[in-house]
Amino acid sequence: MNKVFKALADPTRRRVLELLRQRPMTAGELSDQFAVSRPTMSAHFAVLREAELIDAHKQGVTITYRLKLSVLEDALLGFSSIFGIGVPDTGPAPTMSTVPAKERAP
Amino acid sequence: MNKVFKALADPTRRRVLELLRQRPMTAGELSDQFAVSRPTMSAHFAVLREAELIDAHKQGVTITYRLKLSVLEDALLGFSSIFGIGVPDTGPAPTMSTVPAKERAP
DNA sequence: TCCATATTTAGCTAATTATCGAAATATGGT
DNA sequence: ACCATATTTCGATAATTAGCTAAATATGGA
Repeated sequence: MNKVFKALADPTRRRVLELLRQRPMTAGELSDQFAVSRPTMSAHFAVLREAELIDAHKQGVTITYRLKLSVLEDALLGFSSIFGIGVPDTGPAPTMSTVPAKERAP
Repeated sequence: MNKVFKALADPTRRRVLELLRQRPMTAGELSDQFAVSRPTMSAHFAVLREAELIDAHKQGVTITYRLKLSVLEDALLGFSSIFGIGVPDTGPAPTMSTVPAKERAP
């Protein structure tokens, strides 16, 4: 949870997630959208991967990154629900530590 | 928007917001909940205020901080909507005025 | 095997951040 | 006027972060 919010604190990383929302993209494709060097982008990818907001798979020499929407969703909904944001106020107020990972349909 | 996410990146600040969800509290009251010095807490308050996530008003020698829920709400819902993360809109979203600081006598 | 390509790792610097103790400021009470 | 209290500001430091270039790694093709 903390790693997710840390990852979201940087606008470049938020934009990466936004791009990946449309479709999985390679590291190079993503890097082309930003005015920073590839090593810098690589570091951003590492932060997002560490937070499990994206995952990577290698096909030959390229690496394709994909958004793990469920992780983002869990963090945002979990945090929002603490404040009663966006959800009807049913039951006791959850805290950050008691908010369980949301069950996802298979 | 960026300032809000930067503010949310720190767990102490997230916890402050969570405490303020229940009721407005003074700087001292809030500081007592954490194992860091008062100057450090004061700096956290400044970051939250800069992001407009809280506001302050002074009564005598004490300063009471209050959550500005609508700002948090706008940021979270705004960002979530980019990803189509469904916050089921059942009825009006809660605002500051619907989450009173203190329960009034019926 | 050698070369080009995609990406990461290494090593560095500059900027930002979290933290502290000490001092300053503001207020209310005696 | 003086003192105690609540809080912030100041000044310093250590840790983290974002950024760079150069070098390393891995893969596929000629």
